[in-house]
Amino acid sequence: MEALRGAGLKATSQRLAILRSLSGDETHPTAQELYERLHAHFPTLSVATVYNTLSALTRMQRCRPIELGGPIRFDPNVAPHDHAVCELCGKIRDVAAAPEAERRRRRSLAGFRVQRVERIYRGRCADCARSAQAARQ
Amino acid sequence: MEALRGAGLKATSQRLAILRSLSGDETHPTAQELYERLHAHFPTLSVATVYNTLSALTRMQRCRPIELGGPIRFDPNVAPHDHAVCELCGKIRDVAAAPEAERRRRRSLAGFRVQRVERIYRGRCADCARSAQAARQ
DNA sequence: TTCTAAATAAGAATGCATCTAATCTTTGCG
DNA sequence: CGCAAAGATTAGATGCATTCTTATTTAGAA
Repeated sequence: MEALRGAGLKATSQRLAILRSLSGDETHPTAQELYERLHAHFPTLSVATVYNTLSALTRMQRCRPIELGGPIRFDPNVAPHDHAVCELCGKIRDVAAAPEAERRRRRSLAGFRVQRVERIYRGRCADCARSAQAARQ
Repeated sequence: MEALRGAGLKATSQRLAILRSLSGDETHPTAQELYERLHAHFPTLSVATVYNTLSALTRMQRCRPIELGGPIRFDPNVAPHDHAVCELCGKIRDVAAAPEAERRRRRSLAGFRVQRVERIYRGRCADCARSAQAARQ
């Protein structure tokens, strides 16, 4: 709330609504999804505002865009962590950041200065693994 | 060449040209880039054919799509490996696959069955790191 | 050579994201 | 409080990347 003002931005109702809707959301929504969700209660909202606000929030470090192929998703969890993506249902889960040992790897890329490492675990979530197995019987 | 026939596909000149242009290419081209490159020598080629062929080649395991944000790129190197992306010039470099120790991590994601792990190293390539430093002086 | 299934070409259609220009709002100030 | 100026919002246009559609062409088998 004052986070916006602190960043020198005006605290508009649109921005507050988007921020409120995203924070605590663990589904990693796309801009479209946020737009649709909010549009019901806020009929004049436009997609451009959603995109603008999301990039402002990203600049302020209040969320982080995640690119996994397909539309960009947004994660309100800005602490370092990785993602697990289900190949079947597409759900995305946060995963604890890789351990320190793994980070040391960044030194080994001769010449290339690694700034951050993204890790994407692709596979099957518990639900889908279960139903795929059920279908096989 | 017979790879196509072996997969039950017709060996058209378009497919051969695309396959030839992609194999050994370390620049990770997009479909558009391949199209433009080939279009000069093959004026009737259409983008749809490039996309179709690339997905056929992907199915045959002769290349692999890499999604890093922006247009999809294609890598003729199908051996397991990771990628380093320069934030400044956008160049993508192949990087040796993470060591075995790191792979064991796939067990630790309760419930989630990891099939593969993608790692993206983001930072600055040697050239850009050098010129950024030069500019700073 | 002829036939058929498969592939290609060209452009339309779709989806995501950004841009544009006109119209509002917030907010600082008198 | 009321105003002005800067900044935000809106709606729609625009720009890419990708997929789809349909008519035409071609590879490869008989």
